[in-house]
Amino acid sequence: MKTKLKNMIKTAAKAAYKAGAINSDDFTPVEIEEPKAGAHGDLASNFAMLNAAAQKMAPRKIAEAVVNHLADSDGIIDKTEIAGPGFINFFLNTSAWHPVLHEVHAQDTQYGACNIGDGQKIQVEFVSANPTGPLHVGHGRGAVVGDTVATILSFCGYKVFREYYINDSGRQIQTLGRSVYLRCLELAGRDITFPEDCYQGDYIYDIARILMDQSKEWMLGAGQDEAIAYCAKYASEKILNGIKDDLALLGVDFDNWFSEQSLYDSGRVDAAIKQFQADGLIYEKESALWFKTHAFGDEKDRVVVRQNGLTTYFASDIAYHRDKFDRGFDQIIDVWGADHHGYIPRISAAIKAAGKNDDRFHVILTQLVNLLRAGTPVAMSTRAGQFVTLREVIDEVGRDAVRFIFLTRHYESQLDFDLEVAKQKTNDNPVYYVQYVHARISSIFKKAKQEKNIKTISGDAESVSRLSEPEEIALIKHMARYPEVIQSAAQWMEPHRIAFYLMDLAATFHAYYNKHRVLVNDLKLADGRLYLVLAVQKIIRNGLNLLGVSAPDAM
RNA sequence: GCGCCUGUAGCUCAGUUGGAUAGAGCAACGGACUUCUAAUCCGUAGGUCAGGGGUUCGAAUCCCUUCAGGCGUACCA
Repeated sequence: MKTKLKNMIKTAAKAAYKAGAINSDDFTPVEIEEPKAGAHGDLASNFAMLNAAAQKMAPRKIAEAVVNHLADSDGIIDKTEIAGPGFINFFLNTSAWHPVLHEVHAQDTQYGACNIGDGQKIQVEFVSANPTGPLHVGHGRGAVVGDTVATILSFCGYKVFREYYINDSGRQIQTLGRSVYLRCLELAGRDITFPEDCYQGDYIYDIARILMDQSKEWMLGAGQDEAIAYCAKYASEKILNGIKDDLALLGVDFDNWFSEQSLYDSGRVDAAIKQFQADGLIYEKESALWFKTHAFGDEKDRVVVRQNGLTTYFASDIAYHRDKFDRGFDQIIDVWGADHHGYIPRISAAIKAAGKNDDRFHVILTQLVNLLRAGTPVAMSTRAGQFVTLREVIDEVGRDAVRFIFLTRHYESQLDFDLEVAKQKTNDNPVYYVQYVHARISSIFKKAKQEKNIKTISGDAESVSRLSEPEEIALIKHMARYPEVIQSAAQWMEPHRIAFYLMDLAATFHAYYNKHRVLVNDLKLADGRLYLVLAVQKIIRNGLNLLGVSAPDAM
């Protein structure tokens, strides 16, 4: 509808120029928007104001000229008004909106899809939590946001690849092994002191118990280094499997689980360092190796190999991001917790240093999640090992609600996640509000079939033309907006736009449902209304699918 | 100190990338179920868009500044 009007304005402006009614044929692109106030029409354009300077004319004069040259070949415009400083307001026929319904039905599951990705290969890396402990709600947010962004991008023409980067090498894995080993000794009755920098959580005991059951003799007999290495390997695999289970429970799946250790094993970290050294981008100072990130916009240079000869996390990250580009991705997206934001400049720097444009690298930072229960904060101390795991939250609240809550805020704002609120099946918890629309419509169709013996819907010209109630037109107008919501969600990588759209559409539907009956005795009207609500249901289903939330037929 | 994020109704949050009279849910108050699911709807009330300057036809939105909260500022990850 908007594009239709845009074209009409463009041609009208050209015609006005030819007729000498305006001074220039150099126009800014036409913008159309939906006025908030109904009195300002169905759609409006600020075309005249934007072009006032170039035309050297008063906006209202320009608007007048454009309106006088409008050619409404399809007869969709009821009337136009020039208002305020120079808005052109369009009031459309109700029949102008009816074709939207046919589009929804014809495109069905593909309604709203677009091709802004144009087949570009895009990698979304997300969660990537260290396999040293269970996931918590913060990881859950990153998981849901990353997964949903990926789904939306793929719906909009990108070839999407989901990846989880496993930090399965280095000091923290070593620490994990040490933690488990010490707990093993403790279980065997040895006198130990458990260091503060070790992992304190109870899950360490759980793993230690399993190891002691399986191979107590070996564990106590083996050399310490050997035993710790074994514990590290066993524990990290065990924890990673738990992470995989938790994510599966959330409906999150990956195309690839990428091992950090594999970068070392295949020599890609060394190769990257050597390459950058050869390029003069890595230098030695105070017996450490430094990367010249400062020259590429970072605050200062960063160490890649420490004095003690060990590589830093940054070193493998350089190799990792280089590898991503080597694998042919046009764009790479990292989803990180906001506490890592300081890391962006150095990764960008490394990418620029490698000769890639850092436009192709984008970081989504999800802000932290405060877990509450009935308004009071739940203690979340990772150090003390006391925290509520993601698994517990999913078990208590349910996957749909968890996902929807994460998706009903912009990921850049902090989020209060209240377990009690999340469990409520009221409008405090809008996932049910949206799902209820789907269930209600299913119920209408069940009734139509069983009690009215209506088996098919024609949606023909006559029945659709009967849709003229304001609430019906409001619904159709709303549905017409869906494709642009999807596109903007993809473009800005902001899934919450879809969640809010769905809540809005749901509200419009519930209002309609309460005011009008679908299964009326007038069969033509009933047919038109069934055609209408089925379209609503399709959009609700499509939208919820994109968000990874189920669309139930009954609640 | 410096950098990033945030600040909108009592609470939780939107706000179409600069548009007209700033919106929704919850909470409060008053209404609507013999009719397709009341997990719903209708109405009332609620605002110095943190404060102050600026940019222009027009600012919650852009720029500067002050304040408040969070996070980050390692040869940790």
